Amino acid sequence: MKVLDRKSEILQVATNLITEKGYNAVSMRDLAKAMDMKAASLYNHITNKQEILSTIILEISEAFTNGMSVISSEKISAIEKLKQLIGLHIDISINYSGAMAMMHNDWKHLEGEELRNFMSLRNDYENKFRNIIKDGIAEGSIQNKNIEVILFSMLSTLQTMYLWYEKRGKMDVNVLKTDMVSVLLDGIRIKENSFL
Amino acid sequence: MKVLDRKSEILQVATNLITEKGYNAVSMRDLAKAMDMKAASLYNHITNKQEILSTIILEISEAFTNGMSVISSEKISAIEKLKQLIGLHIDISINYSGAMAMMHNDWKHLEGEELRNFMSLRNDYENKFRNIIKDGIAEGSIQNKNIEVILFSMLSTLQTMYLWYEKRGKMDVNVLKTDMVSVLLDGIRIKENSFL
DNA sequence: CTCTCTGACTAACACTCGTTAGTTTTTAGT
DNA sequence: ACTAAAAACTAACGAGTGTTAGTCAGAGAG
Repeated sequence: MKVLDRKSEILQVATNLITEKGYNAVSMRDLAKAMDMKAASLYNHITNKQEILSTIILEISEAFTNGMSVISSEKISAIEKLKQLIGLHIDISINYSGAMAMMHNDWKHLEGEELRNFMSLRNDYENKFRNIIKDGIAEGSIQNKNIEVILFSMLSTLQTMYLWYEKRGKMDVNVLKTDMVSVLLDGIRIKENSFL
Repeated sequence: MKVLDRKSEILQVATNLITEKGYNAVSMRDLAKAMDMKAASLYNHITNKQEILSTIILEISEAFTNGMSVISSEKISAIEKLKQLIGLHIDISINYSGAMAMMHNDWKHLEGEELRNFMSLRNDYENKFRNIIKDGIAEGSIQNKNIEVILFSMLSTLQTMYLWYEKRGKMDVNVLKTDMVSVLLDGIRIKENSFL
């Protein structure tokens, strides 16, 4: 009974190395050494180095695409959709932080069709996110500020959470979700006389 | 009358290339070709490839360090300090977007003393930022949420602004500042019955 | 026990990398 | 115009790159 086949094992180890040093700085010999084998042997399991990159990045991209697909078609308010998106990002960031790092740092090194594929997924994702915000503005539940500022202030926070979450004492996931929703939706400032 | 000496010119072209492809993916021969010269000739102006990376990253790091030093010692409220920090990030991101990208993506490839130096500057910066937030909570002007969530939701938005600002139609800087302050400090949600 | 795959190995190819040495051309000051 | 410095050049080095070809050991199936 195999717990993890050899290829998945290679992808896992590669994810760790690439997360730490970046795609170009990890050679096939580095990866082989970490797997305790010789570089040539890796090619019994993968066809080339690019495959490592594209497999990992496209897999996590699809996780976001699928999550977004479910959330955006639900019959709930824009605010409720944003809350669910925050939850989606938190869940994925915590469970696949290495792949998150690779998607964030190394997507540039994708090539050809896979690069186009990734950029298309990312574009769709951003557009659906943007549309939810637009709906919220139309509904009157979201401030009518520049939409790109709203979109990317949320997105950049969500997309770089993997960077600090692990290092800051692994806070409870539910506390993280509540505080994240609160900070992203209602900001950080206490208005003076807000109770008057 | 030299407008820009040769070394600065090389650093400028290198910044553009590295911003686009990443430090490891830009070879000295690539850089030389973009400068319309041969790789060996670059060494009349710089001592090695690392120097390019460290010069650019440490220069912009110091810009942030200096800005933070001024702002954090002013006799103004925490909220006012945060507003000024947002302005600082916007100004630097707009004027040095390439260096911002390098600091964000390629600091890992710094080595030895320069790596330690950078990490120390970054640490100091984060600590001062965190202390301003703590002051705000103590003052009663900032929500008492998890401080790391507050800190990094602001920081990650500010640090990745260079990624989208240029591509999204170069909005007016003053509008950007106002909307950014509004979104980061007061969030995006309109509270129902907030006027009652 | 034998056969067949799977997955490891060694060796090597064709390049590319950062960098140095030595030389020649171009530029600027007197 | 002459000279000295600055900045370009050619050629090459040793190390490292992704990848392929060919081989061999061992495990599971009949």
